[in-house]
Amino acid sequence: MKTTTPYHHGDLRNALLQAGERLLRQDGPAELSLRKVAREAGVSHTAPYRHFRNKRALLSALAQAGFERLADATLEVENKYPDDPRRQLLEGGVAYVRLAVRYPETTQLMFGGVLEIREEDTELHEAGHRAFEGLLKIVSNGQREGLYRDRDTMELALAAWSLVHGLAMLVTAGQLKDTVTSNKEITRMVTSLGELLQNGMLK
Amino acid sequence: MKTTTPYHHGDLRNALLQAGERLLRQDGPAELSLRKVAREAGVSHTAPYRHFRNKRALLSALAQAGFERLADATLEVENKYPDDPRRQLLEGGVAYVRLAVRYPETTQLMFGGVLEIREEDTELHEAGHRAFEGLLKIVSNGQREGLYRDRDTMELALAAWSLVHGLAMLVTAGQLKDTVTSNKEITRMVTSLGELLQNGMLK
DNA sequence: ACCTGAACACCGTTCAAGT
DNA sequence: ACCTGAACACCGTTCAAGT
Repeated sequence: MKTTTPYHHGDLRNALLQAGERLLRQDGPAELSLRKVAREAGVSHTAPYRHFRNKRALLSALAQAGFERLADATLEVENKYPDDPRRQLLEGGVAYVRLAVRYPETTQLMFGGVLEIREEDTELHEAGHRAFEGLLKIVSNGQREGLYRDRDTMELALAAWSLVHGLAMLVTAGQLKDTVTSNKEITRMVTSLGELLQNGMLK
Repeated sequence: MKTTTPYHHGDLRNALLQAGERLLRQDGPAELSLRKVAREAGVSHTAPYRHFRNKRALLSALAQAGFERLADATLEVENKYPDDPRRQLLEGGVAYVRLAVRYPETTQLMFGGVLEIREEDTELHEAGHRAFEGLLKIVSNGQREGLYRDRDTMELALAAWSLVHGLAMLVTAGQLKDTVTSNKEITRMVTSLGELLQNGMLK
């Protein structure tokens, strides 16, 4: 059952993060308890305090991992379609929602208000910043090619981000269960909404 | 300090909801405790169970109030601009984000994953449904006038909802503190993003 | 009907102590 | 350095009891 892995070797921090991810998936962000995480990792309930100042710090590290996945995905998409900023934005959106659907509890942790994001969590903040900068780059790639109407980069980026983020949050909150169900349908929906934002809803 | 209001008269339920709203604003959705709510209302910590099956039921009622505010706002906007569905959609979006900014903790409770939305909470579900139907009506008003491109009503509505919802969630999560600050700026931003969705980002 | 106090199992955090 | 067990103040929920 419980292999006596030598956590004393310094990988307890990682073991705790892994256990945290597992419990986050299982119980959701509101139910996750530090004591359960410790139990799952096979240590006493005070051991985590050697590696995290408090429960908040553990949650913050889990959220950070989520932001890093987001930043990586953005970079990847940019590299995959080097001369097609329109495709970059569309595929970036798809990746964003896919990640949210794959890690709904982490998404809720990142954006849902369970964990208050503070300036002091520099690493968390930086990971988030990196993801946003990837998006800004993709938008300014498009601007350089004269793709978009004459607008502030920030505003164009925020439009794309809001659209995709809104869909992601609605899906993870289970608000769209009647409308959008399968994974395939979600991808189709992001693509379709992306097209609407690019060409407009009006006739 | 504590006026001996006769809660025995049947308004304890309301007093608890009020105390809940107050503590929700003060401490955020994650920190709200049933015992604190009871204390704030001046009753023993077991008294709430006379009116709510459990803590979840209280939170659900608070979220429901939020959905009702949303549904009301949507209806109001529709009546205010009876023959201008384009304006209805734009002002509806502004109202949506305004409500989110005004009640950030309630918004997080409604959509953030602290409270798992279940089918069984029929009243909560209905309030949410009513809000969404208001949006659908506004979109189909526009379709009747031939305003929009030929698309599924649901898809057009979801595009508008996602855009506005995403912005609202980003603002309430404090993710846009560097970019969008004042209340006035938020209104300007919604309007601007709404225009982008209507006419498209592309040249 | 409406409310209480004791009780239980849980939680986050601190601290003195052990290797 | 790294981990533990006892302790404290809190929590959600149940239950017998009081008016």
